[in-house]
This record gives sequence, structure tokens and C-alpha cells, in this order.
Amino acid sequence: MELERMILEGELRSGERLNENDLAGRFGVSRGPVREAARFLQHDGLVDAIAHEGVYVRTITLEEALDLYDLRAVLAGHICACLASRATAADKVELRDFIARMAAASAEAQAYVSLNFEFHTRIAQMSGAERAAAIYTSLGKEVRLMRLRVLLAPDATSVSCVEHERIVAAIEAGDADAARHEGTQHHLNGKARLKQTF
Amino acid sequence: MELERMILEGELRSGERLNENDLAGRFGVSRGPVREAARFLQHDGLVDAIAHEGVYVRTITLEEALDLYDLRAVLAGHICACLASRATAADKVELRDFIARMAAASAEAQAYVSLNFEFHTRIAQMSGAERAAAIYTSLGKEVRLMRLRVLLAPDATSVSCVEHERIVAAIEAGDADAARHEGTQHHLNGKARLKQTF
DNA sequence: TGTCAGAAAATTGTTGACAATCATCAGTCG
DNA sequence: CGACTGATGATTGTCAACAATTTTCTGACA
Repeated sequence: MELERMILEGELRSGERLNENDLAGRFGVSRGPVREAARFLQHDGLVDAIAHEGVYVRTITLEEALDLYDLRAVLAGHICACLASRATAADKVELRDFIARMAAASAEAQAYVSLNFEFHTRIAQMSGAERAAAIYTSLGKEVRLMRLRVLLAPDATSVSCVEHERIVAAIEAGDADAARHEGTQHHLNGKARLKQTF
Repeated sequence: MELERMILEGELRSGERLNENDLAGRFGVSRGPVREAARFLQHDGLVDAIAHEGVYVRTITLEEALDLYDLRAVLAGHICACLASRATAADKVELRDFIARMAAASAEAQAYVSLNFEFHTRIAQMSGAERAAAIYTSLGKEVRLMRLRVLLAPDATSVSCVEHERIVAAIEAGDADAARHEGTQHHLNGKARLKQTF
């Protein structure tokens, strides 16, 4: 969806009001489709809608973002636990491959965050917990509303790598409880790293 | 929202197609608002939409319902943990009051399930974890798509009461870990009770 | 009789116009 | 000079009509 991309990429700043006419003109469509798209985003928590007033790009406070980290941590734990008890051999080699590629890209921040994103998205897909995965992904978009890049400290990537390694190890072992713990902890550590930058 | 109520109350059966014209006529409005409402429900997982074909009331398999129970269990645990570390004195007496009223209504199934619903909804509200509470509630609606009432076995209510008591005790004690565990377990037990009826 | 092509009907997707509501601003009064 | 009231403008909410697509029905043919 195009409107979603504009918000996530930051073309529409937080708090900014979405003018239906402008957007309709910009996309070359009528206001109807724009309104439907807005309803979607509203449900995703990307915009706030006020009756007879308009929809605004949601502004997310630091506190809300930290809460979202907690919630995502819980969901990630659940997803990792599900995957641990159903991962196929093919799944496991794919995860191992991710670990290797991320270790290789550990120096280049840009490539690393991209791989990191793919890694977590893939785990969610493989877990079989469709609803949980969808919500996890959706909340990920919501977090990105505060545009602060967790600009990786020089050693942050290596720490992150170790945590990934632990998650995959637990999944390979089929240890659901361990996988849940490592998956949760990885996200809570990410939250702590975010907090440190303030 | 009226359309949501119709689906949840079972006026529209699972798998049934929602005809925009019919619904618009029934509600005395145009198709536009109906379409917007449908988009909302789609995102809630209450209906499936197929392009150029229509939206259908979602049919939920037993397997999917059980998965939802797991997910809701995890969310409930998170919510209870949050509440345990922030509950005010007023919150605690309110929860105690719920316990008492549910014990009193323990004989009448109708009144008990109603109170049970209120109890869990209230906990979600008080937890302060807004997003988690919203998702928890939304998934609750999704579960209700399979219309099977968990017709309470004669002793099921008493078991449920004991579990509620444990949850509230953990919250009163401010023990987040215990509250998480009891909240999760209560829902997993509910899932087990559901499975037993098959 | 069963199957397939094509037209007819029904339904969704989209559009532009109109009504309802809210924000802005000029003008008046205290 | 400041505050309130009324008109003006802009924007959202809704509607009925049109276009695009799918489904259903009809009828010919193997």
C-alpha cells in the first residue's frame, strides 16, 4: 500500500493531517479509495482519525514506544516458542544461513539492519502462528513511527549476533521454553539499547 | 458498530457473503459507509475480503481457535504482569469485588459468563498496556466466531473461580511474574476445557 | 446428455456532486 | 483593547450514478 509507505518513509511527518483531496489528487484517484486506505491505517495504529476533522499521522511518545517494545517482546517469545516445536530441517538451515550472512555483514550497518529485519520477519512466517506474526509485524510498523534509528553502537551488532545465535540454537534444539525466553530477551535488550541512547 | 454486532450475535452465519446493497438498504445508508465498516472488520479478522468478489464472514477452524487461545493466553499474561506492577489500591478492591460477585453468581451460568467477561475486560483496561488490551479484546471477538459456547460444566465455574483468585492475589502482591504465569495459565486451562468438549 | 462459448444479470470498484460539520475571520459590543 | 457572535471557507461524510469485473444463465454443439 502506497499511503503506508509514505508514512513509514517519513514523507508524511508525525502529527501531520492527511488531506483527502490532496492525497486523492496526488495518487490520481478519487477520495473513496483514499478513505478506505485511511481506515486500514487507522486500525494499524499508524493514524488517528477524528470525526469531521480528519486523520492525523500518529505521534508516538517515547513511553508508548517502550510499551510497544515490551509487547513485541512477548509476541516474539510466543512466535519463537511456536517455531521451536515445529521447525523443519529446511527451516533450521535457512536460519543458520541468516546467522552466517549477518555475521558477514556485521560491519556494514545498513546491510545488517536489513538482514536483521528479514531474519525476524522470516521467523514470524515460519512459526505457523499466523495471527501472532501479523500482529508482530504490524506493531513493528507502529514502532517505526518514531523515526529514531537505533543507530547501532559499534559493538551493538556483535551483541545482537550473539542473541540471534542463542535463539536459533534453542529452535534447533526444539526447546520451546528456551526459544521463548531468548526471543523475548532479545527484544527487551533491544529496548534497553534504545533507552541508553537517551 | 452495528455490523460487527450482527456478525458476533450470529445473525450473519460463518461463510456467508455480505452483500453491500442489501446491508446498505437494511441500515438505511449508502454503500460507502458499509464498505468502510467492512474494511474495519476485515482488519479485525472477522471477515475475509476477495477483490471483485465480496467479503465473507470468516469461518474459523477449531485449530485456528486453539491457536488464538494460545496467543490470547500470552497477551493476558503480559497484561496481568503490567497490572501487577501498577495496580492502585482502588484497582485491587475493585478486583476483589469482582471475585466476590462471581462467587455469588457461580451457580447461574448466564450471569457468571457475563461477569467473567467484564472481569477480564476490566483487567485489560486497568493494565495501562493500551495496545495489548486492544489486541486482546479484538482477538476475543475473533474467537467468538465459532459459536460454540463453552457451556460450563457444573464444576468448571468453581475451577475458574480459583484461577481468578490466584490472578488477583498475584496482582495484589505486586508480583508481576506470578501474575503473568497465572494469567497465562488461566487461559490455557480454558483452552484445555474447550478441547475436552470434543 | 454433458460441455463449452457467449450474452445477460448481478455485484464490486470508482467517481463526481451534494449535504453536514468544523475552523477561520471579520465585525460588533462591552 | 479583548471577547463574543455571525458569516465565510474549507474539509469531511454521504449519496446516487457509472465503469469494470465476476457470476449465472442460455443455447448450440459434440
